[in-house]
Amino acid sequence: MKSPRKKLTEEDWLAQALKTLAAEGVSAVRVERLASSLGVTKGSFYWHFKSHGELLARLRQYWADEYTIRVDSSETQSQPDAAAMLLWVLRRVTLEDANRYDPAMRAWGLFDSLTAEAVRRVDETRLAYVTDLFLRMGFDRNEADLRSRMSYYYVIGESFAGIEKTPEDRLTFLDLRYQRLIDRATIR
Amino acid sequence: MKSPRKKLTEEDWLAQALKTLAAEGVSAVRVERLASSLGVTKGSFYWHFKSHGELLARLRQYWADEYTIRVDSSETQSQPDAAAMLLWVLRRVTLEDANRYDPAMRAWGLFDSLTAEAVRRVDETRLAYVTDLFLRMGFDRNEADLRSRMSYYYVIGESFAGIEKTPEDRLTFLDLRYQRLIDRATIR
DNA sequence: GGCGTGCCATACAGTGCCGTACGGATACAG
DNA sequence: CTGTATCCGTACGGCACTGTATGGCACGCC
Repeated sequence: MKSPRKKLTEEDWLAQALKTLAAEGVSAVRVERLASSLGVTKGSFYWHFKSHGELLARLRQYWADEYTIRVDSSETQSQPDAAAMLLWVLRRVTLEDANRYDPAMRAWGLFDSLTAEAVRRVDETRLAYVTDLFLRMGFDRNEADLRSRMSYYYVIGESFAGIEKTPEDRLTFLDLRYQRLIDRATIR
Repeated sequence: MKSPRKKLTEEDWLAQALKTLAAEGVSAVRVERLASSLGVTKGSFYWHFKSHGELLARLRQYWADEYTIRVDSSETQSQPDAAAMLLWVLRRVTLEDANRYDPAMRAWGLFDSLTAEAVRRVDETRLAYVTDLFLRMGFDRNEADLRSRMSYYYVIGESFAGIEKTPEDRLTFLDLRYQRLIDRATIR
């Protein structure tokens, strides 16, 4: 990575760390590699960060801040009702390549309790949002819990096991899946 | 790990490696750590294996052999019909703590193409099995594909994001989910 | 124009790990 | 008893990485 020879900020390091995390996993997020990628030496790193551990701690927070709040962005409010919002959100997370960060964080969180806690909180926030959509569709608490999990866990599973499928395939399946998720033929 | 002071076999190393992989990730599967866990030194390791890379290659195969074939075990054949088999399989993978190996393999496979390929083949085999169950229930190809993915991806997602839930909770949700999966009220 | 402060380079110590070379022990065959 | 194959210990070289110490350079401020 050629450097524009500009002074680096803490966020430059975090962005590069997140990029490396997504591409090669947390084991590749190392001081000297990031420095090399940014065109500097680790002398720079240890001025911005106290230690390697502090970088990882900031990285967890950096990801959580970046990818939790945005779910409730203004665009979702433009949808007519809860069902349309659900479809909009599902389409978004199905296509969005930016959620390539999610699997990397989950892989990291499998063996790092602090990361697991960060991921857990993000999942809780997102799941609560989707559950609320189903509640607003008129489903009761149990149904909303079930269906939001059926919505969310599928996305996670697909991100790990559905890599071979093209975005078009995923969208086709999504429409069918959406019909099953909002269907109320067999309730009660 | 106390050693029974018995000579080690290649499988002893693989078992310990898989155990370590599941507990701490592939970055903890290292020659000297495994040796220490087994109560020997790495002099032993390099007699059984050519290199660290060969251990990882064998480990991938070891996992694939262990956890793909068993899906088609004799017990499933004792179920009366395809729907009962599905429920039986879902209950099994929901409770089985042994599929703690799966997330570790997926986390590894995210950044290792050889492992990704091994996991992909296992997924393909399992998914084909579940799809066949839905076909035998009378669903057409599209429906069977959709519903098998809804079955399988949920399990994967739950293994990453549903850790906080107790086995009882998971079983309760499973029964409800099972009803949705085999329901045919809205088809055609 | 001197000067301090922010940002980075360089050099070095320390550690964990891989891989190799070789030597030692144990069991078993003849 | 002697030799041989199997299995493991020990010692060493080399590398990649963390963290520290210290020096240098540019820029803004009076």
